Amino acid sequence: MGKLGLWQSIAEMLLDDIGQKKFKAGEKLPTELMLSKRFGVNRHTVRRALQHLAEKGIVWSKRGSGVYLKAPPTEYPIGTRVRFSQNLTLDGRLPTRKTLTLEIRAASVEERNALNVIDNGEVLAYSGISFADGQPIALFNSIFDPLRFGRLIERIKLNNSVTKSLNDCGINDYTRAWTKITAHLADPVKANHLQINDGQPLLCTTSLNIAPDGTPIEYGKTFFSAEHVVLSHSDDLSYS
Amino acid sequence: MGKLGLWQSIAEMLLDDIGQKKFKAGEKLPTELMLSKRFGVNRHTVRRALQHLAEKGIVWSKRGSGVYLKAPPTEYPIGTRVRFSQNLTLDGRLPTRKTLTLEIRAASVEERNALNVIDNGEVLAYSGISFADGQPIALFNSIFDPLRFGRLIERIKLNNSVTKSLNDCGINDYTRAWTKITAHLADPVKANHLQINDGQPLLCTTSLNIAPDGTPIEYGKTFFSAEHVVLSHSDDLSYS
DNA sequence: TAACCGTAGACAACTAGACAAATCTAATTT
DNA sequence: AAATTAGATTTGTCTAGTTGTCTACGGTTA
Repeated sequence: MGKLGLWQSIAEMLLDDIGQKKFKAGEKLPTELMLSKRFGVNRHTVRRALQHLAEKGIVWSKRGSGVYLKAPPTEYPIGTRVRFSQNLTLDGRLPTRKTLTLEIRAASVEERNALNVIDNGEVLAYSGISFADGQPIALFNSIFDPLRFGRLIERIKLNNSVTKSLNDCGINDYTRAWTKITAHLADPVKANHLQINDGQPLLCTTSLNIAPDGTPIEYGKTFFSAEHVVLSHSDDLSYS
Repeated sequence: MGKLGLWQSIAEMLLDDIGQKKFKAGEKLPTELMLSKRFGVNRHTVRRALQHLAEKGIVWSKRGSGVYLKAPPTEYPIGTRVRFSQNLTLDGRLPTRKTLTLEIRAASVEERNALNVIDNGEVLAYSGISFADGQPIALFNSIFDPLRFGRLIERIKLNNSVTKSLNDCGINDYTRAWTKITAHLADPVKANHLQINDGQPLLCTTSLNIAPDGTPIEYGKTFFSAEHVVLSHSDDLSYS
């Protein structure tokens, strides 16, 4: 029975409150000042407790704004058929997206190699943030052939769904040719987008989607917040 | 009757100062550093003297803050009519309260059983600290039916008196149906609120107040500092 | 010698306050 | 209606002061 420090018991009480669903996922906790009054301690002691919860990946604090409860990690399937909305809906989450860029721009060497059909040197780039139940879980970056999918820009603006927009461009099916998985550290910009701390780990998938005839369609690079996402892979049976 | 140790004579000198009312109740004593210089001894020697006074329940020390003089114990009546303000006023004390939480939140199983009128699953919870002459004597936690007493929140904020606030909600009288008394040990947070040492005993009363028609009104759990409170029970004659 | 008392110092835990940086809110202006 | 601005709020960081805990050391006493 080791003695509990003050901040440790406060951390436990906060965990109790969280366990009793006193705070909703993604919701803001009371401010440090309010908590310090409630527990009758100095703000620094509350901060110590919150820091502990943050290290355990339970809360996330944003300077000037507040401390927020994180949502439990989302399971994200990786297979020959990857569909963002479908994946999350199956996991019981509400999937949403936020567009960051949607434009035609010069291709990088890496992109040119992946989508080898391109002769012009330009690509259609679509990047944004993916959310599950309002919690940002990934930064995606999709590259398309602008000659083949020029109409995609307006379609995506309307649909907010890649699968559906591709369908409007005559692609009624596609599969994932390959996926590479790596890990990186979040830079400040990515961290801010994903609402995690700078330097936290990211799961990065680089992938290529192809049409049934084998022609490349979408070259994508996605950064998943490792705190919020578990990538899972298993053989696809349901679509065979 | 051998010689007095150094720390014992220092303790006696401090007791003299207290007896001569050089320090007010609840007031902070000089720091250990100041006392050690004043008496020309090591800080540890002063600490031993203070420790002795703390064991006798005369002072209370708060880490990082200082050593404080305690107020003498309060007698607190328990009967069919329990009114916080009245009780202490009768004892010649100035009763005050400090609110810690005042909110509508999910009910625990225990609370739901006590106030069986609740169907929604939510309760109005009011918790805080009770003081007598500025000395914290109890942590209270009152549960009300939010459907029936939703207006209570604003009333309590104005009145700072439960009896009066209930009056504003149409309850002009209530009595205590039952009271259960148990004893617990103070966890660090409770100890801090009550200005006692971690692990000190607490008197805990669990009680139900009902309206004249028998409907439950308030389910309360109160932790009294055993050092500062003596619970007393006798038949109510004055109100019959 | 062994036990006890007081000294001495170092570090941890908590308080207290101040200020900076980021954010939020609401009023004002365009 | 949209953008801007100013003030208030909130978290991050820093310095300083106070009590709690631990180890070590020397002198006195049984």
